Amino acid sequence: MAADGKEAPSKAAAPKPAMISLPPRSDAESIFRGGAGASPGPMTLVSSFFADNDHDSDCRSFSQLLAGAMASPTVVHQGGGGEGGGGRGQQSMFTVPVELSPMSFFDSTAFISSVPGQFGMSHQQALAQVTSQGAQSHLHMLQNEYPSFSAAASLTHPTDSSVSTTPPRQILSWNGETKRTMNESLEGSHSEQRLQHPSLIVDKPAEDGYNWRKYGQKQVKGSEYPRSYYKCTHSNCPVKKKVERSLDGQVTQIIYKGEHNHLQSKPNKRAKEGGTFPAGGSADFNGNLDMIESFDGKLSGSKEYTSAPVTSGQLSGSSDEDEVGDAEANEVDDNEPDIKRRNTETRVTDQASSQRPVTEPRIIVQTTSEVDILDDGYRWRKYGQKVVKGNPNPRSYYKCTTVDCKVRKHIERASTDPKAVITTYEGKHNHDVPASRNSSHNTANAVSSANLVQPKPGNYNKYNDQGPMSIPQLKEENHCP
DNA sequence: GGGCTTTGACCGAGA
DNA sequence: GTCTCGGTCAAAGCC
Repeated sequence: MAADGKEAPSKAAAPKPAMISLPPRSDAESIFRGGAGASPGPMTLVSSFFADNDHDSDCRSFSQLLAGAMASPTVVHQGGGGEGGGGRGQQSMFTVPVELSPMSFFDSTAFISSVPGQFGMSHQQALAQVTSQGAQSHLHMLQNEYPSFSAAASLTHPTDSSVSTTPPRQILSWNGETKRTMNESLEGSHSEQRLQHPSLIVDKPAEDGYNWRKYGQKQVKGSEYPRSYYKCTHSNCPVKKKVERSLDGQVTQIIYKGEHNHLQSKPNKRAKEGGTFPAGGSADFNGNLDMIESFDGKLSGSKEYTSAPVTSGQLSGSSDEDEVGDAEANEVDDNEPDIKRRNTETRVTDQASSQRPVTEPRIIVQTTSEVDILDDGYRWRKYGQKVVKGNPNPRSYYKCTTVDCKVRKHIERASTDPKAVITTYEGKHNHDVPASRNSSHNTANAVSSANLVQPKPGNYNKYNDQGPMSIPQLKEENHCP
């Protein structure tokens, strides 16, 4: 019987606006230099800056914050010392739309370039363009925003060209408008950047260079989609991943667990989902993520980390995680230990289809109490809780109490800081915010005043006309105390 | 024939 | 103690 044994299931009234501060640059740089350091995933990164909130009161642009997040040296890592330290009295909330995770920044530009017209080409082709452009442009953006980043980036990608030449991950967005908005949000005014539903279409999860064997599938209660369980087929490799797909086959979420104790498999025979990328693809395929992954690898050391949902980009083509570090694997000697894959749990959530009435998984990372998290104006009923292996803090499941409303909310806490959580919304509310809560909602959700723009009735976009939850938005405001 | 997928059953943890 | 649910097992079948 499996040596791995059964795995434990993985798993407000906001008084004042959150203040997200940028970690000292030295930290950022250290990330990339930190030898066997920890490898914070998006979530980790985001969380990390909350931990520093109290230390830095400077107003930062969203880009800076993100850059900081990326550079921030860990927070959520198993067995780690309590670096998190978030929520020291002050509530900090940061809503990270699926497409806006740190990793996604490398792809945001892709949104712009992969617009209409791309439908005339294959996903692979479109993605190839999109990805390479996105990665490169984001790299530049980050470099401009955060000088130290360039150095960091260069560690994994000696040259930009290495990035641009990287084969694409499968990344598709709904349309140009979305991408445009995304772009504006990222590169536009720093005073306020709002993401208007940057949704993505992920063709399929994927080929990340590793071989996976599906060992189970379940219809998860809280989800309308079935969840598939995969194991890395490499002998003795403990890595597993959970993939949730919508009925039409679109991946809605991918969660990785464990760390590969081997290098990527060579392109292989079976190019099915979960398999490796067809010849030639595996190695390069991860290039982009590679860069991203490199963060993980370098920073790592964490046994487990949860990343904020990543852009479809990440999901895409490959699914995954794998990407993370794949490129590197390609570049390094095959005999070299893969120090890059330290993360044990990476979550990749994505908007699946532009066609289906979507659920917009949103990630909210905040350092506050669960009570605060729940106080978003809607009424929730806790229907489950699980402790994820490696994370002493439970992940709680909530359902909207309104009849017929199927919106769910999952709250996952950082192992090192119970107050640092990731809230994932699934589904769309088919009703208004309960009247009784409306009044307090405004204040309670100061969360919103900080960064989160809680979707409200009427605030729908053309992609989601059914409810608030369908519109992940991120609003940035530079708050100067 | 090996590797992978499918799928119902089982198990453990939490409520 | 019972129920619910996520995760895993393992037989059967497919490629």
